Amino acid sequence: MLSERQKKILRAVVDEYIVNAEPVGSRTVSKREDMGFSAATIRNEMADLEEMGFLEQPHTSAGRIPSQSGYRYYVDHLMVPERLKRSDLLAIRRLFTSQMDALEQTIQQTVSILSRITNYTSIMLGPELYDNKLKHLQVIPLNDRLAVAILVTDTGHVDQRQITVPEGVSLSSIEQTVNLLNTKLSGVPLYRLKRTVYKELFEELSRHVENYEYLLAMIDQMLASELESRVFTSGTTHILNQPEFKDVEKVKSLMELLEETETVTRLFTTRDTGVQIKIGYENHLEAVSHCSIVSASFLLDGRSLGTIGVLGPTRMDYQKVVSLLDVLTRDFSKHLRDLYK
Amino acid sequence: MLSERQKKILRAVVDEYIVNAEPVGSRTVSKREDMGFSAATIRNEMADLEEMGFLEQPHTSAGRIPSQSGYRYYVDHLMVPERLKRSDLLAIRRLFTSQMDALEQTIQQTVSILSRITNYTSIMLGPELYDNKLKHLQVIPLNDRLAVAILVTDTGHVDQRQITVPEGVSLSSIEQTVNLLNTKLSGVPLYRLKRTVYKELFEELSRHVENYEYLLAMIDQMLASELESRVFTSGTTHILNQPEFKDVEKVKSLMELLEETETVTRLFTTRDTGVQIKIGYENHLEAVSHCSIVSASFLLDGRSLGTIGVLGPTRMDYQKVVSLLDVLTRDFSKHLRDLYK
DNA sequence: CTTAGCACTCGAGTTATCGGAGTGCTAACA
DNA sequence: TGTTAGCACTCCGATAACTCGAGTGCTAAG
Repeated sequence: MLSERQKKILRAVVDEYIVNAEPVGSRTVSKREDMGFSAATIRNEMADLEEMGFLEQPHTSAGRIPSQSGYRYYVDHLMVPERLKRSDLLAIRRLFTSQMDALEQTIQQTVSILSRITNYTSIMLGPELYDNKLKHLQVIPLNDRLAVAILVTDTGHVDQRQITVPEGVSLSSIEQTVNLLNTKLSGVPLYRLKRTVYKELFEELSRHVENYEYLLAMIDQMLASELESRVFTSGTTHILNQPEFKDVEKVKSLMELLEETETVTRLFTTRDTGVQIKIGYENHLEAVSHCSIVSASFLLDGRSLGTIGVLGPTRMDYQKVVSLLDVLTRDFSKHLRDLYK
Repeated sequence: MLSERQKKILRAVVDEYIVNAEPVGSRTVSKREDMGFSAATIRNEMADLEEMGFLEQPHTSAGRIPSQSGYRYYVDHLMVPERLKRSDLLAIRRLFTSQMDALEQTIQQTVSILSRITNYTSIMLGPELYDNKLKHLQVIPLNDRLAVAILVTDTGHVDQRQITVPEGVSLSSIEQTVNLLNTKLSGVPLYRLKRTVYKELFEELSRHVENYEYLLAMIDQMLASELESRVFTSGTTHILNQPEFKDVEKVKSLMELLEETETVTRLFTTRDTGVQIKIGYENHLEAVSHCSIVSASFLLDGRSLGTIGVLGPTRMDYQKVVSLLDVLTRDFSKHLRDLYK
């Protein structure tokens, strides 16, 4: 257990280091407002804090920097979510009150504003579609062998796929069948679509079309791409401003990581509600061992629909990011509610 | 006019520098196969080549590196497009002979393979849609006030947009009108769509719907987004491997540039047919003053539909990139032809 | 328990040193 | 006249030596 003074000092060190990215010395700390102890006292305490593992020294006779546990303690017990700037708050509100755009556009704007305010790379996963309900299914022929299949969900998401009709199948028969599917499947959630088709429509279908397997495969494919996670990114270049990324190698490994959808999804997905913070090695990945990821889910009816988050150096402005994400997920959840109800 | 020997030497210097990224000395050149002159002779010639502006010295008593004009001369007169590796050629062929995917997917794969083979960042613009013909227009209502508008072209491109129906307009009237538009406008090229609507359908429309301006505006919006240039990128991180980008600042300015669709479009667009090479300052942009851009258009019926290109350091493997782009644009053009005819 | 004082440490930044690759020039040679 | 060997010279880049100062830990006094 830390004494009040130790907390105060740890807090000061982290705050200072977040701003300046340089080891913090005892003198610097002692000079802060309402600190009220001499450098020597601070030094003793700092030595203790180091022994406890909250601070570390890059080398003897340098100041201290927070260790990973130091950040963890700070994040768990010391920091106070920052009051957002009016202008930032306004910009966010405007995002969601402006005339409703297509969802994808709103998402892109959201991610973009988040990265602009924080100056970190920001990422959004989802929103997940798999309990969206089918609204409309349609095949539009382009020529004898080519057609476009379109799927619309009740939330207005559209997926399309070009299909080549194999020899021996007529486009008209496919159209016919799709029309049937369209009326029968309307309102069925996507995740149940496949099952419904197989179980309830199998018989009927085999009466209607000579080559129904083909159709089923097509629907399968569309669903697969529909349900796979979608990643939106913004502000990738911001990390280049951080002094911890003056080394090109680090930049490279991070950039490469950001291009792997799957890894990004894994890193950012959060099970809990509320803002989640993962610091350094807590991410279990070498490339982000000097990064922190702050993320939060947005909800619809208490269900997590997707995640929005920020990637930055462990020396991150947690106070700002946390309150920002808090507001953003709230507003985005509300936006989704407005949009779909 | 350069003597044969000078050409041979310039060629050797460029070739060597492209591989090693280090100033090339006279000894190195003289030791190359079928050079057959002593270092001293080479030195004299190199001094001349420098005077003519084709080579430069980073400092006295270092080897020579090609100047921008050096590269220009090399590209215009010296290089011999390289025979592609069988495996690369095969990979490309497979791209286009595999079962036809949606165009967007093929594009992404094309760009991706280009960057993988070259190890440079590669980019594709287009394909332009504006002489695509309208195939299908449809509005799918989601609820009382929200709907999705879908536009399909004869090439299978799908654009969709969520629309909010304003007070005082009924969704059914909009659907009705869109049906009318759908039959009347089918087969009209996109770039003539607007004019056609205004000129030929104005009267008819105003009879059918109380609030047709709204619809027109919607179509306008869709077209706008339809016609704006589309940029596909791959292998952004490859530039990080180039020694000329060990400095983070350069990386940053380039990355930021790559995020500006408009600039990228401007840089890569080529008027001419065939492969175009722009070296360093020929791009008229500080951020790419140490880069070369090699790009080529792909054609349908002799018309340029889009561009595919590569961004790398001026010290680029032009011989490889040029022949690669040559094959790629040919094959892609052919693919488009197959797809749409 | 706190703090002033002080010797000590160590890295960052600067300057000095050194080796070697590469040049330009000269003179000899074909 | 063109080519080449030889050689003195240049200059970069890597390495070592040096200095400076911020910051520490320890001690002893308040």
